[in-house]
Amino acid sequence: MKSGTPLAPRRKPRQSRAQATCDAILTATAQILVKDGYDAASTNNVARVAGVSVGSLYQYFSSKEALVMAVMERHRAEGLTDLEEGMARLSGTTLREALRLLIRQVLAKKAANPRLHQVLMEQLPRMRQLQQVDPYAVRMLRLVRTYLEPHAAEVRPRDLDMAAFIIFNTVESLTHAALTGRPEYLARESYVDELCALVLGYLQPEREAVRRGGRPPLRTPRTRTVAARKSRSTGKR
Amino acid sequence: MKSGTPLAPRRKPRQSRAQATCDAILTATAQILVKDGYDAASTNNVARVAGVSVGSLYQYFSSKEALVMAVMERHRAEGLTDLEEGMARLSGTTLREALRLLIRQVLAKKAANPRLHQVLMEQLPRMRQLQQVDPYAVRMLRLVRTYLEPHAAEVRPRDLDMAAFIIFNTVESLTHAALTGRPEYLARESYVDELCALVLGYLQPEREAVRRGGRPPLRTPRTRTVAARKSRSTGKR
Amino acid sequence: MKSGTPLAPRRKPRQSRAQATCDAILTATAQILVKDGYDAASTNNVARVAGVSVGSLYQYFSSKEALVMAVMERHRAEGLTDLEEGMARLSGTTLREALRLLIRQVLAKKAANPRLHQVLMEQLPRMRQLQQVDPYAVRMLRLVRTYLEPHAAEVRPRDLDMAAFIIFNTVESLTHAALTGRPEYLARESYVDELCALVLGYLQPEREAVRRGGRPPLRTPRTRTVAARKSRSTGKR
Amino acid sequence: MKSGTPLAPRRKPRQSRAQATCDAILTATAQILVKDGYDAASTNNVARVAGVSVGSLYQYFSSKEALVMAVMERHRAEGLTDLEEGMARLSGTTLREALRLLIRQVLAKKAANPRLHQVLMEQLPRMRQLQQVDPYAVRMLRLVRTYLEPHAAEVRPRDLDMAAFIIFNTVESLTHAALTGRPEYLARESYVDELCALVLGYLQPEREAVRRGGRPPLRTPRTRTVAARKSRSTGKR
DNA sequence: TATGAATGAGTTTTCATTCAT
DNA sequence: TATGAATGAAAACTCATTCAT
Repeated sequence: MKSGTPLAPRRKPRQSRAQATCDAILTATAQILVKDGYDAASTNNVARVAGVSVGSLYQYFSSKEALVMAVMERHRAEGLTDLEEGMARLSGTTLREALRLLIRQVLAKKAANPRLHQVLMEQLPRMRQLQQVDPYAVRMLRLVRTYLEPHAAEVRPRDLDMAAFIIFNTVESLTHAALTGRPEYLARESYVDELCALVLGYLQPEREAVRRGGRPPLRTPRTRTVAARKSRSTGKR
Repeated sequence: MKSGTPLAPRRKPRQSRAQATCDAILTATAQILVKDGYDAASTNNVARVAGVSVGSLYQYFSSKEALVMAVMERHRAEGLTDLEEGMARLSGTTLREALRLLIRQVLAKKAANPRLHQVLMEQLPRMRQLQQVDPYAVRMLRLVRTYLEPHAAEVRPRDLDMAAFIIFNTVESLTHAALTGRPEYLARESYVDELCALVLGYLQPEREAVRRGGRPPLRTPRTRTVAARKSRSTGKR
Repeated sequence: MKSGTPLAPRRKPRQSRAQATCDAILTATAQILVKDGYDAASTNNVARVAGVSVGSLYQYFSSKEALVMAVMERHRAEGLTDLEEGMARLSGTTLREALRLLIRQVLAKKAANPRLHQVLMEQLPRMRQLQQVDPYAVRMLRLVRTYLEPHAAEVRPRDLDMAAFIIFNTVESLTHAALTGRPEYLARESYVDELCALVLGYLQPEREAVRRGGRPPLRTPRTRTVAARKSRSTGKR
Repeated sequence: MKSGTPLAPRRKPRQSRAQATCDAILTATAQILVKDGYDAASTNNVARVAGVSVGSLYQYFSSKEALVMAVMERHRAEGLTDLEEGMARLSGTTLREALRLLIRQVLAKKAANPRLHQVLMEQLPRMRQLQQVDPYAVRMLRLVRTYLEPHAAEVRPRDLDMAAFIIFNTVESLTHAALTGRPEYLARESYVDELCALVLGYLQPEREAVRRGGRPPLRTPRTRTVAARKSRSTGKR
C-alpha cells in the first residue's frame, strides 16, 4: 500500500543506549510472535513489552512490516551462518553424509524454535511483496549451487539452477510441513533418512538397467479395488 | 481470535434463491481475493460486490474466516475431484507415466488461477489454527497412500504414510514454490521432468551396484576452490 | 497527501435515521470549529459531540477534509442563495443602490457567524489544494459578471472577467479583513459607504475633466516632512 | 494550544556561530515550507535539514509556532523595507504614478516567491491568535496613512485610518487572490492598471457632474433578459 | 552549548459484527 | 429473510517537546 516506505532501519543507533532499545524491541517482537502470533504483535504492544515508547520503535523501524522483517533477517542470518559453517566442515564426506548433516541441521534449527519459524514463514509471502528479491533465498540457492557445481558431471540434473531450486525448496518445505503437520516426524531418524533418499535419488544418474532389462517398470493396476490386490502380489498387469 | 465461533455454514440454504446468494458471495470473495488480495476482502466489501447486504452475508457465514474457509473448500474440492478422476484413468500406465500425468495436472491446476491459489495458500496457516485437522490434506494423503499400497513390495519406502506425506508435500510445495519464485518454470517441460525424477528416485529401491562396486560415491571436495577442479576431473579424492 | 480519496460523500443517506446522523455530524463539526477551532475538530471528537460513533462519521464522510469541506459547502450554499435572491430583487435600482444592498448583505452574512466564517476561510486554502476549481468562486464570479454585462458600455473596465474577479475579491476580502482586524467596522455605516465608493469608483469611466484641465493631479511631496505641508496647500511641485 | 508559551526568541544569539545556526534553521524552515508545505515542517525535519539537532532548534525557538513566526517576520521585514525604500523615492510623482510603482512592487514581491508567500499567508491567522496585534500590519497601515495625510484635503475619504485600512487590504488581498486563483494576472500590465484604477477611483472626490446633470446613473435593468437590451440602449428605466 | 534518544498523548482510519427496521 | 445503519475497539503512525549525556 505504502510502496514508498523504505524497509531499512530508519536510523542506525549510535549510542549504546539506542542499541539496547533496538535490541529490546526486536526481542519483544520475537517473543510476542512466538507467544501470541502475528496479529498480537501490534506496534503499541511490542513497545509496551519492550519497555519503550511507540515513538522509539518508530525511530528504528519505519513500519510494522520493517520490524517483522528485521526479526526475520536476524533469524535467517543465523540459519544461513550455521549452514555456511556446516558446509565448510563437509570436505571429504560423501554426498550422502553431507546431505544427512545438512538436513539434520535444517531440521534441528527449525525444531529449536518451531513457533517462531512457523510465524515467520507465514509472514514471508507478505514480505516478498515488498522486497522483490529475497536475498536470503538467493544466498541459499547460491550455496546449494556452489556445492553442486564440482559434481556437475556425476549428477543427473543438467540445469544446476533448477536443481538447486528444487533441492532447497524440497528440504525447506518438507521440514516446514513436518513442523506444521507431523511434529512427531521431526525427532524420527527415519524422516531424515527419507529426505536424504529423496534428494539423493533426485541427483543420481538415471538407472539404465531398470529401464532396459531387469525388472519391468511399476504399473498402475487396472482397477483400484479387486485387481489391486492381485497386482500387488504378481507385479504384472 | 474468537475461538468460540463455529466455522460451519450457519444455515444450509434450502431455497434456490438462497443458494444463488450464497454462490454470489463466494464468487465475489474469490474475485476480490484474486484482484486485491486478502486485506481488501472485508466483509462489507464482499457484500457490496456480491450485491447483497452484510446482514445476508452473516446469515450464511458465521465469520470472515468461515467465509474464506468456504472459498478454500470450494476450490480444493475441485482439485481433489480432478485428481481423483485423473487417478481413475491411470490403470495400465507405468508409475512414471502416472506421475507425469498427475504432476502435470497439479501444475496446470495451480497455473490456471495462480493468484487465487497463492492468496489461499497464504491464508492456510491461519485457517489451520481454527480447524485442527485439514480434511483436504487427509483425503489427499489417503489418495496417495492408496495408490502406493499395491506397490508396497516394489517400492523402497517402508512407511507408506510417511511416503505419502513426503510425496504429496513435495509436489505441492515445489509447485507452489515455482508459482511464487520462478513462474517461468511452470511452463517448462523440464520442470515436470525434474519433479518426476524427484519422486521416482525417491520410490526406487536402493541401488546395490552403486554402493558395492561401480562408481565410488560422490564426495565433497576437500576445499571448495583449488581441489574442486581436480576432483571434478578425476572423481576421486 | 492522499490524492486518491474522493471528497464527495461516501453514501447518500437513504433512511431518515441516516439523514439525522449526517446532520448531527455536520452540526457538531460546525459547533466545534466555532468554539475551539480546526485543531479541536478531530474526527473522534466530532463523533462524540454529535453523539454517534466514529464509524458512522466515516460512513458519510470519507475523511476529515471531506467533512470540513461539507460544512463549508453547506455554509457557502446559503451565502450563494442569499446573494442570488438579493440580486433578483435589484431590478430598477441604481448601481449605487444595488451595490449598497449587496455589500450590506455580504457583511451581514459574515457578521452573523463570524467565528465560523473565519475558521472556514482559514481552511479554504487547504481545501483548494484538493479541489482544483472552487465551484463556489466560479458561481460567484459568474454572478458578478452577469450583472456587469448589460452595463458593459457604460462601465470603464473592458475585461469583464477581470472586473468581476476584482470586485468579488475586493468585497470578500475587505469584509473578511474587517471581521478579523477591525470588528468595529462591521457595524459602521461608513464602512459600507467606503466599500461602495471603492467599487463604484472602479467602475466609473475615467474622468476626462480631471485629466485634461481642472485640478492638477495629486503629487507626492518632495520630502515627507517639511515639504509635505506646503504641497498640501498649493498642490504644485 | 499552549497559550502560556512565549513566542519571543528564547535567547539572543551572541556568538556568530550561534547566529549561523539560527539562520540555518530559519532558512531550512523556509525551504521546507516552500517545497512541502506547512505540515512537512516538523521541528525534527527542520532540524535535520538545517543540519542541527532538535535540541539546538529549541534553544533558539521556544516552539514550532515561534519558529514559523520568525520566518514570517524575516520575510515581512524585507517587504516592509522594500516598500519604505520605494516610498522614499516617490517625491514629485503623481499619485497615479506613485500607486503604480508601489502596486507593481507588491506584486513583484509576491511573485518572486509565490509558494512561501502563500504558505505564510495561510498560517497568518493561526499566528494572529497568539499575537494580539500584528506589528507588520500596524506599520503598513501607518505607512499608507502617512502617505495620505498630506493629501487629506484633496482626497475624498475623511477617515484616513479607514482609508489606509481599505487601501492596504485591497492591494494585499487582490495580489494574493491573483497569486492563488489567477496566476496569469500577475504578469499582465492590465491587472496593475485595474488595481490602480481601483485605488485611484476610491480616493477621487465624488464627481459632481455625474450626479447632478450629465449621464443618469447606471440602473439595474428590470429583468436580466429582454428588458436588459432596451435599457442598455436608452439608458432610462 | 549541543546532541539526539526518548516520550506518549493523540490523530486518522478501518472493519468485523450486530440489530432495529 | 433481507437490509444497511450503527458500532467502537483497536491499529498504525506522528511530532512537539524534554532531558540526560
